[in-house]
Parts: sequence; structure tokens; C-alpha cells
Amino acid sequence: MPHLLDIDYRDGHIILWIMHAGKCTPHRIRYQPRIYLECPVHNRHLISTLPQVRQVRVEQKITSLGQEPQDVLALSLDDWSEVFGLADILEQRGWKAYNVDLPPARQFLLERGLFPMARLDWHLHLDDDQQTTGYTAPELNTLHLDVTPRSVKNPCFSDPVKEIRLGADILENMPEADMIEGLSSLVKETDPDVILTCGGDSFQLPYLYHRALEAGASLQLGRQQDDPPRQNKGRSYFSYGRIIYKPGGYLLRGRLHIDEQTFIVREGGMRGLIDLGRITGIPLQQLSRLSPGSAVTALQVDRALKDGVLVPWRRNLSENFKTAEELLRADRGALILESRVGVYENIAEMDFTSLFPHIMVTRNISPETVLCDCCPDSPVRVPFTGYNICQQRVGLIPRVIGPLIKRRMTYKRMAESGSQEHQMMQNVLKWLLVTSFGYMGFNKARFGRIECHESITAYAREILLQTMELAQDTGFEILHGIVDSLWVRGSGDPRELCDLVSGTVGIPLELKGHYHWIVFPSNRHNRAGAMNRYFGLMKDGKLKVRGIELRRRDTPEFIRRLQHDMLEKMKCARTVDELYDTIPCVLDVVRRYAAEITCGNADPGELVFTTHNRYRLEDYRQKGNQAAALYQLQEEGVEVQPGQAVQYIHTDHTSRYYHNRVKVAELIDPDTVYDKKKYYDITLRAAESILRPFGYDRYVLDDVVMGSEQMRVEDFY
DNA sequence: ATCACCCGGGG
DNA sequence: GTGTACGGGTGAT
Repeated sequence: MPHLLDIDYRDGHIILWIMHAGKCTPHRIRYQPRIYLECPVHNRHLISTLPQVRQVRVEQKITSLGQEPQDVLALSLDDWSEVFGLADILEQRGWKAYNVDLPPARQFLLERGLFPMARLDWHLHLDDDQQTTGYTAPELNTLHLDVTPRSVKNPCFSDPVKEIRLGADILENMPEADMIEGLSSLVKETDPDVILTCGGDSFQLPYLYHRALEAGASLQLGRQQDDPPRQNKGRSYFSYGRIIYKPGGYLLRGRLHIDEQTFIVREGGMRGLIDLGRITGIPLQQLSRLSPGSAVTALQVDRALKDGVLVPWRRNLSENFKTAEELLRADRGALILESRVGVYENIAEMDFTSLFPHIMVTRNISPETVLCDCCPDSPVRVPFTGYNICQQRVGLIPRVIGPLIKRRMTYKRMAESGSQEHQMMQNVLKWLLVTSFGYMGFNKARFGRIECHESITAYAREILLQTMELAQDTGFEILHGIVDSLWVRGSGDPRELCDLVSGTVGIPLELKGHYHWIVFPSNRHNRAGAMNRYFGLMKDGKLKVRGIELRRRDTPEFIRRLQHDMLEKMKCARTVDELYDTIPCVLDVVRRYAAEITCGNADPGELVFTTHNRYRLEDYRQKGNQAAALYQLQEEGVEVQPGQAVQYIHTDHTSRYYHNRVKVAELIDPDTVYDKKKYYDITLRAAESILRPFGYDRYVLDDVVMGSEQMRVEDFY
């Protein structure tokens, strides 16, 4: 049966790319996309005289969640390219425009009930069910594309192409133009549905197009001539508390260019992407380049549109600064306990699965249900804040999240029998669920509202407190708790506690496992318990480590190995007593690594710190290591966007000139000498992170290490 | 001492 | 087309 591979909108036409019997062909359909306008109906004739507007109809639509339908104008457009200008003119008259940022391809799919990868009948009508989990994904002819420039060390666009690989075929040892045209014909012959690249958006494709231009070769990777590569400037944006650099996407016509270095593909694979494409209705090339937050928004938009709700056009979203009062209210997050510092055995860990999504669904949290106008006297109140919640109808968010939780559970069950594909699909859905919460508190989120965010964390705190109470009532002692997890000790059966809590709260509390031993270290500066660092050995033999250097992406490989090797020694212990017995071996590890550093034998490549700069060089107010590294790169003519990685090693930590304190990784050569004293200090600090609970801080460790090596501080100089 | 700046999540 | 708040760390001033 035919399947819908991709969809495109061009020159007033929708192009459906239909796969069937190993071939993929385009089908052009005339299509007039629509925008909606909230304005007095008598203006319809005036509006229909506007040049781009083909037709104006009156329709009943909901313009705001939770309101009743009202008359609005539906404007059919001949051409979408001027839509923003048109919407601008209309809004300047004081009317409100809707569905303006809903691309024509998506409108078309929604209208016909279609979605990417849907199975179609011979008349190109839907022969599939969008919500089912029991569909078969079509066979996709998939080839991997890789391009290598001549210079491997510092690849740049001026380097000629050395080698091109497409699937099993290799093009090399020929003039560059021949190689590029060879690729074009190879793609045409093998006719893949999907071209996979590893970082194709950030390097391979822009590089190939650039080389094709330089060499005067023609390059075509799509099933039709690709758009001349747009000036795909990457963007830097703020997400998950840090700046992320996102390259512009290189999309093909009639063939999918999927870059594996995107969040959704990395977490869900091709199979997870297809699954998400089906339920969001977003074409796969675009979808693969979205953040999970945008994907979940897409699901919400999809649900809203199907319910007859219009999507307001939001432009020029200025940074709205929160007032002090708002901040005070909003930042009451979920509950985090201070851990009880120490080394423990026989600890059980229990987690609520998808706590926040479950709260949204079971407590009916949605922008239109929290503080709704219809139930001001409802007895159901959000804890701590006292907000009322709608008792009349189920909110948009629960209607989206509920089925999503169910879908994930289905895949999770199927994954239990070892299906890798279902594992990937449940994994990517997990990320949608996780971000669906954060999005609530995002001031620019489409269906976000700070009171929802607040209500969810309020419920979460109440639930964790309630759980702690039940645990204590049934004879358990609480050692640590973070948001949705609890570490307890006691003679009772933790499984019974889980069942009791699950029943009382209405959200499943799961026994994550038991620990042979677990360590909750104190703060580095005082004796208080750290709230987010611990490590322990689970009874299934796995180490669980949080918060320490090992887990950080800026940590040098050398330090990561050190902590890994230390923990490997501790892994032999089954009890706290045995754990103390391993300490001499662990100290040996520290000695070995410290000696390697002080002898100058460590590999500088393993000492590299990898950080992601938040600002551009001129915006750094404090000239630290990042700024120094950026400075060196700038001297070399390398431009670094905020969010891109910067790598450096410490070369002279005490130098008077900040830009001499480090050396950027690109400039490391065989003569580069690292700062032994600095790295010795870093090594001991990393060791301390693990050993402090056993009485070894970095000064004690210094004695232990130096004593055995018969070394003196003078050896450094 | 205080401020600037980095990182974190799961399997 | 872009979750927050916050704790924990290091390093500069």
C-alpha cells in the first residue's frame, strides 16, 4: 500500500511524496491555506478585496481555550509567502490574527486527517489510524552519507573534498568536481528515501554545497532540484538552563535528510521519529530538528485545532520581565530535602514514574482549568496556593498528556520483551513528558501559564510530604528525597509502602531498587548534606552516580577515568564494612593518577576541559578560562557561536595574563606542557569528592599521596 | 567575602 | 522556533 513519505508546499500547491512499491513520486495538489481573523463580520467584503485573499468565509471557532465558539473570518490565501505582511496589516487595524504560523503543509494534513508515514489507499485517502500503536512502519531505503575534507585536523570550507561515502560506495582519488557529480548520480541511481548524516546540518551539507559552488559542479541530493542552500545561519538559544547552538537545517525535496545529531533522533532513532511524526503531524525533516518542547507544543496545537480552537499569532515576543512579586510566587519549586550525610547500607530507592505528567492528568492542570471562571467555589484546591480547578471539563493539557502516558506505557511493555525499537519509541516519548512540565512555566509557551507550573510543583511537594509521612508511619527512616524520589531504610517491605502510596496518591510509586551501600557526601564547605550528589552500588550490580565530576560534561577524560577507577574498586564491596576495606585500594588509584600528573606523563588530550560558552567574547565581564579560550580562538580566526563547545587545558594557572593561563585544544602541540600543580590540585579535589565521607579531604590526601611518592612540592618547579 | 560563570536530567 | 529555579562547584576580583 502507498505511504506518505513527505509533504511540501510550493507555488500555491501541496506536493505529496508517495512511496509505493519501492518508488517515490510527487503528487501536486492546488491548495489554498487559511488564516483566521477575529473581527466584526461586516468587514468580510472589505477584507476580500485584499490582493492575496481569495475567499472570506464566516466560521465558528474558539479563539481562546475554555471559551465558547464565536464567529470569525476564515481567509483563504492564494499564496503563503506574504502571510506575515498580511497578518501585520490586519492586526494594525486592531483585529486579531490566528493560525498565522501554521505552515500550509500542516494545515493540509490536519484538514485531511493525514500525517507523515500514514498508509493511504489508491485515491490517496487515509487508510490508517493516527492514534494506534499497532501500525507497521513502511520500509525505508536508508543510506548513510559522509564527507571527509583533505585536512582532518582543522576541517574548513576551503579544504577540497577528499572522500565521499554513500552507503557502501566510496568516491575518492578523482577531481573534486567529478566526485561531487558522482555523488549526485549515485544518489539518483540508488534512490534512497532517507539520507542519514552525522552532523550534516552543521558541516557535511553546507560544506558539500560550498565545494560544489567552488568546483563548478552540480549537486542534487533531493528527488527534485534542491533549493539553493538558503543562508542557513545557525541560531543560539537558551534551553534547559544553557545556551545551545543549533545549526540551520538542510532539507531535501522528496527525500529525507535526517541528521543523527539532533535530540529527537539521538533519543528515539528513526523509529521514534516516525512515531512522533505520526502523532504530531509534522513532516519528519522539520520534526527531527525540533526540541522536545516544541514537539510537545505541536501535539497540543494539533489537539487544540482538532477541537476547533484557533492558535493566536504571537510575534515580537519581547522579554517580559517578571515583577518581584511574581518571582516570589513562581520560584517555589518542588521539594528537595537535605540528604543525611553519611555512608549507609540496605537502602531502598523509590520513584514516582512521570510524576509531573501524572499530576497534570489526575489533577486536571491546564491553562484554562486552573483558576477557571466557572468553578470559583469548587472544594478542590491546589495545596499551598488555594487555586480552584475546573470541575466541569477536562483541560487541553490532560487530554494531550493522558494518551501520551498511555502510549509510552504500551511501548515500555513491548520493550520488555527486548524490542529495541519500542525501547527507542518509549524513550523519546519520555522526553516529551518531561518537557511538558517545564513548558508550563515558560513565559513564551503557547499553552503555558505560570499558575499551572506553580500548581504542579505544589502538588508534587504535597505528594512527596504525604509519601514521607506514610513511610515514617510504616516504620521507615528517610535519608534523602528529591522531587519525585525517596531513599528510605527500614525493616518493613518497601514494596508494600509503594503499593500503599500508589493507592493513596493515585500515582504509581515504583521501587527502583535496593543499594548494597550508598554515600551521601556533605557540601565541600560545610558539614550540611548536599542536595544533589550521591553514589551507591545497587543490588543489580550497577553503580548509580549523581552530581560529582564524573557526571559533568566539562570534566577532562583523565579525571573521569580517575573517579571511574576509584568507584570500580569500591564496587567490590557489598556492605559498609567491606566498603571501608576497599579504601586502601582506592587510595592506590589516587596515588597512581597523581603520580602520572606530577611526572608530566599524562596525555594533554585527556586533560582537556570542554565547556560551552554562554556569551561571545566581548560580553564576558570576567576574564576566566572560557574567555581566554575564546580569545585564543579569535586570534586564530575561528568564530565561536554561543553554545558551541570550547576546549582548553590549563598551562599556566597563575599567569598574570589571563589569556596565557590556558591553551585552547586546537593549539596543543607535542611541546605543550600542562600545569602540573594545577592538575595535581584538580586530581585531589576529584578524589575528595568520593573520599571525603571516609575522612579524606584534599589535604589529608595530599599527605597520603606525597608521602608514598617521596615527593616534595619543589618537584613541581 | 562577593560576584561571575559553568553544569545538572535518563538508560 | 526558544522550559525554570536552584544548588553545587570553581575562579576572578
